[in-house]
Amino acid sequence: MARVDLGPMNGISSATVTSITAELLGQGLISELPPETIRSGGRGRPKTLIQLNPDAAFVICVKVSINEIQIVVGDFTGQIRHSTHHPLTTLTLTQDDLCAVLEEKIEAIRADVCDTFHYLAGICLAIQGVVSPNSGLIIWSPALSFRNAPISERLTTTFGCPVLLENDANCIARALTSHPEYAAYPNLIVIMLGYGIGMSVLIDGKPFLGTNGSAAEFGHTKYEPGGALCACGRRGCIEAYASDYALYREARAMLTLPPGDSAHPSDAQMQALNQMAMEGDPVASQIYSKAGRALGYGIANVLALFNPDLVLITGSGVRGFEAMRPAMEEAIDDALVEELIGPSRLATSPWDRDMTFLGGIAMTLHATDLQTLAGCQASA
Amino acid sequence: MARVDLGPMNGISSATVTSITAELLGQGLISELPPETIRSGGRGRPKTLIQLNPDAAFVICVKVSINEIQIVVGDFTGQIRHSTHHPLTTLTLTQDDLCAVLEEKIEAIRADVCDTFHYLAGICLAIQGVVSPNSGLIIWSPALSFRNAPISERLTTTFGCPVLLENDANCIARALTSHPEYAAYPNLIVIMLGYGIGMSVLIDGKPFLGTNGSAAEFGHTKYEPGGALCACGRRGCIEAYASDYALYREARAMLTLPPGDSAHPSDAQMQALNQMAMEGDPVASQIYSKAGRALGYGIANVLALFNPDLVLITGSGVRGFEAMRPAMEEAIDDALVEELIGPSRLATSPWDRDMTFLGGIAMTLHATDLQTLAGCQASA
DNA sequence: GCATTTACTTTAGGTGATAAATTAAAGCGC
DNA sequence: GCGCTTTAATTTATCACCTAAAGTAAATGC
Repeated sequence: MARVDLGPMNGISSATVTSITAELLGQGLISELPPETIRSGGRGRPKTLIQLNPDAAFVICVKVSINEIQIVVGDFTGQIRHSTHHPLTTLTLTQDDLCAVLEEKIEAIRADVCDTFHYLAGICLAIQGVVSPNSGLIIWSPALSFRNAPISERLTTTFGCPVLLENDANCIARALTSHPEYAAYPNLIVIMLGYGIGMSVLIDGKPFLGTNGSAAEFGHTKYEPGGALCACGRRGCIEAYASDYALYREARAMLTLPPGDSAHPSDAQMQALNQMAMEGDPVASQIYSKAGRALGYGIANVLALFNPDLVLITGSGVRGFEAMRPAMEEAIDDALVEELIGPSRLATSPWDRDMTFLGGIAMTLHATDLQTLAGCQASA
Repeated sequence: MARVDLGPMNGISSATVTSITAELLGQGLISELPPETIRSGGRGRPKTLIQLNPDAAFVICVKVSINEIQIVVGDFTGQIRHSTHHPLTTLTLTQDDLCAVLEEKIEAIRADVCDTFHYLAGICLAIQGVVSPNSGLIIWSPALSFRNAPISERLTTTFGCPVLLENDANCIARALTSHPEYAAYPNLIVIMLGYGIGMSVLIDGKPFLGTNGSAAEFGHTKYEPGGALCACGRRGCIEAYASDYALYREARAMLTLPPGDSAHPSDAQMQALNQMAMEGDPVASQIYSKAGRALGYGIANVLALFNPDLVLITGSGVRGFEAMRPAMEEAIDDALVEELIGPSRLATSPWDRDMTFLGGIAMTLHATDLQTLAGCQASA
């Protein structure tokens, strides 16, 4: 990226670009690329490209899921540089146990990479469930048995850096916005199909959190009052029809599938079931159609209430989505007149496990105060 | 309001307050109150109170509803100063007809009040249905038979002032935020019960519009797929159970009610029906309970998706709300676990026909560019 | 009547962005 | 090869905006 392009892009004058980049260069946060990297082609003085200095700072992003925590290191450009995972029976942990484990694992990583990087810009905790980013509280998570845990406070004092607590769905949505194909849509809704059903709503590119972080609980909106039993304890939620556990619950009574815990179907089990539905097995197809119908009516409500540019469907369950699609589209058309569907488009996005981390790292870097970073940079 | 209080309130220094107020005083936009209006009580130099000059500018707010247009004049402090209404068969109008009528009526009002006021700050068009405030398009309205009409453009050129096109529900929500009781809730949802069912979502105090203005169509979210027929043409919408026309449709088959057009119940008819339900008539009560149940499941979805501070129920239909409430509360509890209801509260607000105007005027004044206003002020 | 309190204004200066002028580094044409 | 043109980046002088601190104004209380 050249200085001359940064001005118009950010609505500032070239003089301001010069002064800002000069300061950042002095602080070591950005660096100039050698001039031969670009063959201008045209006349005139060639552009001097500048880039973020990847080693200027790093972010540690931790994903807590059921029976596993994963920790990755991201550099200042947002790339993943290091990744580890640790099996752990998360549901038996107390709040203190979790903090202790996180502190130990994060410290080990930090010590390991502190030669490469100058500064720990922040820690991101990505977790399923209801979290309150502002107050740093884990209100509720399916991976944990305790509630209302002030988790980020303790990590902030231990590591002396900002700790960002985020819902994993919001991280994934944030990762998708860096994708040029979706960057043009300021009002984006991402629905994640998987063991449960998650959603993230981006309004003007920013995650919409609601008052205490439990907005966008699409999985627990209703398809039919008094309907199928959901993991939340209530009946008729969309999740009780279209999530992995719901699909598998329906299927295991009627089909021969790989053995295992039916309440927590394994990846192999879900793959087998998906395959059957995609290949046209009548029982499996019917189960997926029913799921698609529930999903469709749920999405119709989302379209009516949010009127987004785009609804993006992703998550591990997206591999079975094509078996749900016809019933889903039928349900949406049945539910809404054209005016209410409006310009909203529906698309799928392939699933990638690293997206949570890429989004979490991006959000942490975005929240980083350059002043503080520059200060620590100088003192290092 | 005294200068000394304005600084801390807006995060600026007292010196800045002085310079800004001096400029506004010079422009005649604000004025000082005579010192005897306040008996300080304490020691020290007494505060000099300043106020907006009510006659500095005015706003014309037009509400287009089925078979009627209403026009009010609001002063610079947001008060209603003048109000007229004109019967008109809106559904037979062409786009040009409507523009011509609006131009004629607005011009008459403008000529009438231009002695009192210095300047027309803006025109607000409040209308039911889907509008796109940014592009000035009426996408669809139940009061009009044409669609996608670029209405504000023509009025802008005719009157040479900004023309704000707004959904009437957003106006009402905006009016409620000036109410001190609700001003503390940045995430506020207002549901309007009436002939139809409208909703406005305020996120951080600002109306949430979605991509083309058709967000927050709560009335057309689903209660049961394939259920009762809605005015939109589809089945199972919340509106098809809990709106005036839905209640009346159910009731007229079973109860003796004042005569009239059953598809468009009159105020008297609805009052009679409400009364019966409130007084415990078993058939009417059951109809209202069914409506309450539909409303409750709908609100549960809204709570799960928006996680607001407060859901406020108002509109002309609020007078029958108490007959719906028990079934509604039961439905919400049945639909959502406590964690998802979160801190959201539910309340009703008495209905006042002027709210649309008060909100429309407030929004128009808020959008007014003081620079422009000051310029016109000076040249007058 | 003089100290005290509170409200408001003036002054002198800092900050951050900018337009315009200047310098830098390339290609092009003769 | 040498000026001319083009494009990029920097420097400079200035402007717009806000503020801290000092000063002025207008009341009360002893």
